[in-house]
Amino acid sequence: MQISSRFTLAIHIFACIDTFGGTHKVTSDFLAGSTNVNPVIIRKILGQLKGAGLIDVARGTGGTAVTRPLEEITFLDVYRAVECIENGELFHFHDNPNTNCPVGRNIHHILDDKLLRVQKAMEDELASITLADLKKDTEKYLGKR
Amino acid sequence: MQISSRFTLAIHIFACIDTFGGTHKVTSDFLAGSTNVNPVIIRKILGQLKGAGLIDVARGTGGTAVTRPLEEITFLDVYRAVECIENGELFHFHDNPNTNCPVGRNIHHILDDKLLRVQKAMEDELASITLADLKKDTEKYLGKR
DNA sequence: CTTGTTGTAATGCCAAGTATTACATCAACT
DNA sequence: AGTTGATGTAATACTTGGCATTACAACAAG
Repeated sequence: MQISSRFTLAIHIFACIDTFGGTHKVTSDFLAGSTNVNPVIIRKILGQLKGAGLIDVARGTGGTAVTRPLEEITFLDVYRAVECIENGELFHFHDNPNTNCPVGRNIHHILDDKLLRVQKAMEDELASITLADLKKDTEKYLGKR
Repeated sequence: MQISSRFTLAIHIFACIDTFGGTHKVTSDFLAGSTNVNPVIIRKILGQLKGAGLIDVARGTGGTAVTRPLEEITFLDVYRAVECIENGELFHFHDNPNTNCPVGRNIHHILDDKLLRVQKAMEDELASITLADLKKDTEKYLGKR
C-alpha cells in the first residue's frame, strides 16, 4: 500500500502558502482549486496541520499561515501530522501468529527491531528536508516559467 | 497507510523454511498454521516469491525451498516480490493538480526527487538486511525457549 | 488411480481514502 | 445587527485493496 496522498497534498498546501500567502488569501477553496481535490478534504488536512501546530487557520475570515520559520518544519513533521498510522508503525503485522509454533511465538522478537530500523531510515530522511528547502525549490521552478 | 502484512508474512514464511525445512515438509497449510492466515493467501504469496525467483514450490507433492544462499536474498528482494505498488512508488500523489496554477503545474518537479530520496533511504535499509540475518536471529530466539 | 498438494477463480466482507452535500459556527465589514 | 464569505464537521456514498473462504482443476508421487 502506498502512503496516502494526504502527505503530498499537505506539502502542496505549504507550497501554495509560500507562493501565494503574500498576495492572496489562501482559503480551502483556493487550495482545492490548485490541488484539484475536494475542499472538505483540504479542510480536514488543514485541521490536522493546525492540530500539529504547524499552521494557523483563520476561522470566519478565512486564510492560512505558517506558524514557525520554515527551516524549523520538516517533512517528517508534516508526515506525522497527516498520516494517522496506528502506533506510527510503517509495517503492518499479521495479527495473531500461532503461539504454539516456535516461529509464530517469536516472530515479533525476531522482526521488530529490523522493521524499526527501516522505518527510522525513512523518517530520518524525511526529517532532513525542511519547508525552507521546499520554498527554495518552488521558487526555482516557478521562476523558470 | 501501512505496508501490507504480505511483507511480514513473507518474512515469517522464510523463517519457517529456515527452521523447519530440514525436518518438515513446509506446505501452505503448515505455513497457514504458523502464521494464522488463510492457506490461499499463503499460496498467493508463495506464488509471488516464486515469481521473483526466491523460492521453489513443489507442485503436486508440496513443499517449499529457498533457491539461493541466504546471504544473497535481502529484505528488499522480498519486499519487491510481494508489494505490488504501481511503478514501485512509495508515495501516492494526488492525481490531477491544476495545470493552470503555477504550483499545481510544477508540484511534481518540485517534489519527485525529494520523495525518491526518502523512498531510497528506506529501500537501502531494507537491502542491508539479508535472510541470513533473519536466520541467525531466529535461531537466537528459538534457542532461548 | 488415489492422495495430498498447488494454482487459481469466484465471492464476500471490511477498512480506508476520497468525493460530495449540507449546515452550524464564526469573524469582519457595512 | 445583519450580511457575507469562511471554517468545522457530520452524514452519506463510492471505490479500492486487503484478507477470508469455498470450490475445483491440475499435478506428482506412491
